Amino acid sequence: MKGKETEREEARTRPSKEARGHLDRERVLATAARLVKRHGPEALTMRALAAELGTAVTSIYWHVGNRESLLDALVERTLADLGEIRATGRTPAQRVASVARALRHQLLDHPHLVAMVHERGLTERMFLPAQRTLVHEVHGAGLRGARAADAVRAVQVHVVGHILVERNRERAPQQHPGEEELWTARTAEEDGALARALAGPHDPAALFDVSVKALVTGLLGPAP
Amino acid sequence: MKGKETEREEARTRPSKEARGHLDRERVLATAARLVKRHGPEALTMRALAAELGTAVTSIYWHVGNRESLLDALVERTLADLGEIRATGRTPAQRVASVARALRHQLLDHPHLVAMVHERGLTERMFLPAQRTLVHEVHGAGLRGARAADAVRAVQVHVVGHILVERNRERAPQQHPGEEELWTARTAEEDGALARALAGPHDPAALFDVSVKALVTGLLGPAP
DNA sequence: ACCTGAACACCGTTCAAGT
DNA sequence: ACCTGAACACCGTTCAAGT
Repeated sequence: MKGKETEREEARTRPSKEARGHLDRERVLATAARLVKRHGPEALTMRALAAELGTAVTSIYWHVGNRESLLDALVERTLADLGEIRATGRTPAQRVASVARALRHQLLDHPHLVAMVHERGLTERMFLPAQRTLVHEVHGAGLRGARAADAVRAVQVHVVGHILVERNRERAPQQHPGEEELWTARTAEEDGALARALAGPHDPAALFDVSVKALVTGLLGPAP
Repeated sequence: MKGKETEREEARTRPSKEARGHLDRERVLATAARLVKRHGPEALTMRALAAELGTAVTSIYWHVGNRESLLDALVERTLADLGEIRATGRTPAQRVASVARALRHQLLDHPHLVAMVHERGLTERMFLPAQRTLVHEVHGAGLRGARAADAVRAVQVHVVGHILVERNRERAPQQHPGEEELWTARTAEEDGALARALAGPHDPAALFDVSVKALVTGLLGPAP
């Protein structure tokens, strides 16, 4: 169901709480990754990590420097594990859109990654692998030079932007006034269906689909 | 050069450091806003704020509750001050795109606002005023019902997403390998112009323009 | 080479005590 | 009604001292 867990297994077989044995960079990173995965990056305090490792807080510093570089290493590792993006579909527009969708799903699989990457200013770097695929597909669509570069970057920004907003929405508190109470047929210029759509629940996947199709259509369409 | 500073002036005429006098919610908020504007929200500690106000740290709590609700109030106030968005241009596509651009500029004028709103999950609320304008313009373009709602939301997400990514890029450290060293004619499938464009400096405004035009074209174009 | 506890300089927040 | 300092429970980090 998760795929490619190879040597991660051995770490999980021995009991985690009291697993002291010897401490090394690998064990620190693995344990930290587990904590982040379960409770989010803000829950990763040096003291909590030390408790989980069964060592003194200060021992961690010897292996990973400090908290900041520990998180850097975690992000680095996750990025390296992401795996390639492949395009599917027949038409150029379909193929470009498929890359965007694949990218989105990859990031949704790592709930905390986007925020951590964002905070570290690594957003660009995160997309370098996918950029090559995008370049290829945009070429396949017949775009060249600066216009091709614009298309690649536009799709990139669109995907990250969408995910950032989407994750944000999930944890957003109920707002007053929110879309629900704001939009009635009267406020929506008598367009009842629009009012219902704006007041109703969000479907991020559907919205992503619509907007990415529109964007790609516009990008690959006739030059201005 | 900055516009609309009315009663803000009086606060600046008296010396800020030692301005004690009586403390009230208004003065706490104003001083906090000044600190955030100058050094960012992370620099707003209760102790620093107390020092600036010339009071004990704990006095602040009586007026604003705690740090979190203080920041909430600041965000609230800034949002309320934003002012309306008006569309310009002749064609429907131009008018919708102009709303997106106006929104972007409004947010760029408040460097810390987007991040603060993002952290608080208020992204949606931030856009409620602009939503009405968007609904009107999308109607003007002939869209109705669910399709109109999709268009409105797609533009919204696009603008915030773009700004989040853009602000992120500004503070991003130099990356290795970055786009500069990755893209040569050889890696770019012999498209030298594309390689130069991807390796060269970013122009966020231009990219925003291109992508928003493409998105709007796609959204207002013939239904799928 | 690795691990430790004590100590430091920060946080936000609570609370009893003042006026 | 408002302001205060002392105290608490957290942080990340440094460092001299241990083995």
